[in-house]
Amino acid sequence: MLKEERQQTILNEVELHNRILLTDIAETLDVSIDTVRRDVKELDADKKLKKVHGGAISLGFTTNNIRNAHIYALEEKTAIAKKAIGMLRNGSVVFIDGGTTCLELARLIPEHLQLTCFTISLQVAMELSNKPNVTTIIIGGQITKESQIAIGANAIHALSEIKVDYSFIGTGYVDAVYGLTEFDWDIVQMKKAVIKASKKTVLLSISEKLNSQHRYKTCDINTINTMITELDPENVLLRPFKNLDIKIV
Amino acid sequence: MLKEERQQTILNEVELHNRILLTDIAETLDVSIDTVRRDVKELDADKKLKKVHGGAISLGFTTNNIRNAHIYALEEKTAIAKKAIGMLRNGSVVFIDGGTTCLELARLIPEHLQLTCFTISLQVAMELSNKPNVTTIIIGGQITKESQIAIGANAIHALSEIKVDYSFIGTGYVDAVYGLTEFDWDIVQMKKAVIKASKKTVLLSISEKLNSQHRYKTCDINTINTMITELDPENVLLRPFKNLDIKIV
DNA sequence: TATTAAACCGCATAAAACTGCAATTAATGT
DNA sequence: ACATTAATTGCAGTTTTATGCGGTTTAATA
Repeated sequence: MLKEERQQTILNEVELHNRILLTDIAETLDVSIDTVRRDVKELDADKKLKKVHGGAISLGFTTNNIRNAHIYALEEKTAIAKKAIGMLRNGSVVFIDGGTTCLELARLIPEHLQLTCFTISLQVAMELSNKPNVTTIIIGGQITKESQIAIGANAIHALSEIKVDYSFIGTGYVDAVYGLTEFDWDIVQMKKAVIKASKKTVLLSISEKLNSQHRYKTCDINTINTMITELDPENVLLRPFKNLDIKIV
Repeated sequence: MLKEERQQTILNEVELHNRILLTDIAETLDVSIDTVRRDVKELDADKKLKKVHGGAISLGFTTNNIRNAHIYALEEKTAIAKKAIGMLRNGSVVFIDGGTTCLELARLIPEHLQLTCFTISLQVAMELSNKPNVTTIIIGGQITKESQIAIGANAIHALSEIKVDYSFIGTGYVDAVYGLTEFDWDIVQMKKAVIKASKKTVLLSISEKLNSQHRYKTCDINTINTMITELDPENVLLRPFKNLDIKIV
């Protein structure tokens, strides 16, 4: 691997995660820690990032909100969120799922857009409540400790009484054959209820999750009406999904 | 975790709460108190915050006038919250209202305490979900933009189906004669529903709110079972409440 | 004034950064 | 194609930094 490629990779990682550890980078790039150190030193001299003890942080780190700092693959998720926002119209009634991609979607909703948003995520609800023209409704239920979303029979019942134009959902794993799958049984039940409660379902997924599966199944892939990734629709990774009845953005 | 991340987290906490305790930060960040002290010292040297005995305060907090400082009245609210926590037992099922005093209560719940907590506040729910032994349930409903709590017919209906041991509620205004009053009609409806849903109602109120009233009435003063203020029970301000059937802490 | 909690100080330890050097690889000239 | 030179990389040893801990001093509080 060329030095320049390596440095570019380091830069990308920093931009993506807002921070990196030298030890992590050395491992993923399979070079010695000293090499990474020298690379980071150069990049720091070129004002491309800020070198700190033990790692490096992006230049905008201190000005950015910390909440952005720990989102993995922020760039990709922002790209996805922007595409999703293009689907929204004044007066739309939508559901927004939990997860960082959907959180990013909530954040990027423009001020002028008039929406009614349902959600099960505390964080998404908080973001939405800052938007002057968005009516936010949270679905009640027991809050999970990991992802801070409402789950349980009560939440599912509440969802059974609504019908939104679009639901924007994330998933743990997605595969053209196995469909949408999750690690967690409760989450699957919630997502099923969400899909039932929506006229059209939009899946937001970074390419990393494509062609992977896990234990519990949410739905078949053709239950999804639109799939949004950060990739170009012609990308080879999306080929397995091409001949299905899904719009790929 | 990188030092810079840690310091950024500290800064965010300070901005959020206006004031932090070094012990709290040390615990949440899982580092020694000395490390936090050194971090805060550096941040103070960089004029990012002001270091005080036992913690740090945001720069804006000191430059703001007394009125602003008083709005938060963190000292008082912390004192109230601590008294309220004394009422909690393992296995208690409680409701926690919105507002800064109740938020403080949620924050100060000790790690070991096993509770089931209902709330209508996004912020309270978020705090609670960080507690390992607390089961958090959020009541669904439309989120208000100012206080980020769930309101509406749906929320009221959800409350009508539960009965908690204690509800800890705040109020806009409280008076021995006029009872609990609010500026906002919707809030009154919510509080009424909360009181109905609880075996015992505990009012948390800083002394500033004593002997004041407003347009809409939540309930009579003797509907409240316990009133907690930061004052000593013998304080002259509490005299009007003395001969009523209320426990004053 | 006594008591408690926080701040401070110095030290020990572990991790990271630096240094010089040898080995390897890439680039260049003949 | 081959030799020479320059650049890059990894390694061992050293220096620096970050962090936690015990003991002491100082500040807050009752």
